[in-house]
Amino acid sequence: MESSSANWSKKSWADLLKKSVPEDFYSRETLQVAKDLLGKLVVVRTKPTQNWGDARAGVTVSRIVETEAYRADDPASHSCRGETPRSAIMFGDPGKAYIYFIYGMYEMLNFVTEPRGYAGAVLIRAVEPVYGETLMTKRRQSSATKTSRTGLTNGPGRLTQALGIKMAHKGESLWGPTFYVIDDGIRPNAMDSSPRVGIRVATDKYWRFFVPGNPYVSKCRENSLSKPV
DNA sequence: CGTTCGATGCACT
DNA sequence: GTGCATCGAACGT
Repeated sequence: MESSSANWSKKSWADLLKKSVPEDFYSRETLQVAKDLLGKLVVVRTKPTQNWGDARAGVTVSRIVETEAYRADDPASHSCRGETPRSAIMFGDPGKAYIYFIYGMYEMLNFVTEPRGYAGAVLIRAVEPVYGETLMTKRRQSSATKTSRTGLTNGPGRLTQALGIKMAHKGESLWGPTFYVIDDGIRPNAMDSSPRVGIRVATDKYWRFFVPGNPYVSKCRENSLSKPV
């Protein structure tokens, strides 16, 4: 899959943002949404007031290369025991950002799926930078982890840091003003699946999806178990 | 670090 | 017995 930054950068922002995927994209079966999100662009626009100094606010664009599906009937999902204060958003309207904080360090970015009343979400596990790499590097440099180029965004905790995503963004819409998910017509040329990372249940479910060979896909044990979709 | 759950204790009826 | 508040431990997409 190519970055094709030349393709979109010639268009105005307005034209780009018009290509946001519609609500009925998210209002579907979570596994299908997780697969279809591969190749989509994520635009994130943060303001100086949102935790960052001026130097760390701004716009990034990146392409999704790795996702995981989490369903209501799924013991690995935060929604599996019904609604709690934290998981309530997964039962609500699709097309919103579900962000949670884990291990005392990492924000995780998810998109809410399924119609209202049915819980589901897709975890964004890795993206490929398309625009704003300098800004991403600035945000990542304060981290204890020194990064290679791919280390900018090749994992769920790293990409939220690089894109400036915080818990304060939980519940925000995927039609702005912070998040936009764009279909620019580019499709991955292949898709693999594997067990999901970091869970101890439902390990027989191949609900992690990624673009094989893409350097920004996270490196983990599960890669050796992957198979084509 | 934040969330959740089970154990515990207390008020109330 | 029921229900609610509080606490601590475990664990985490």
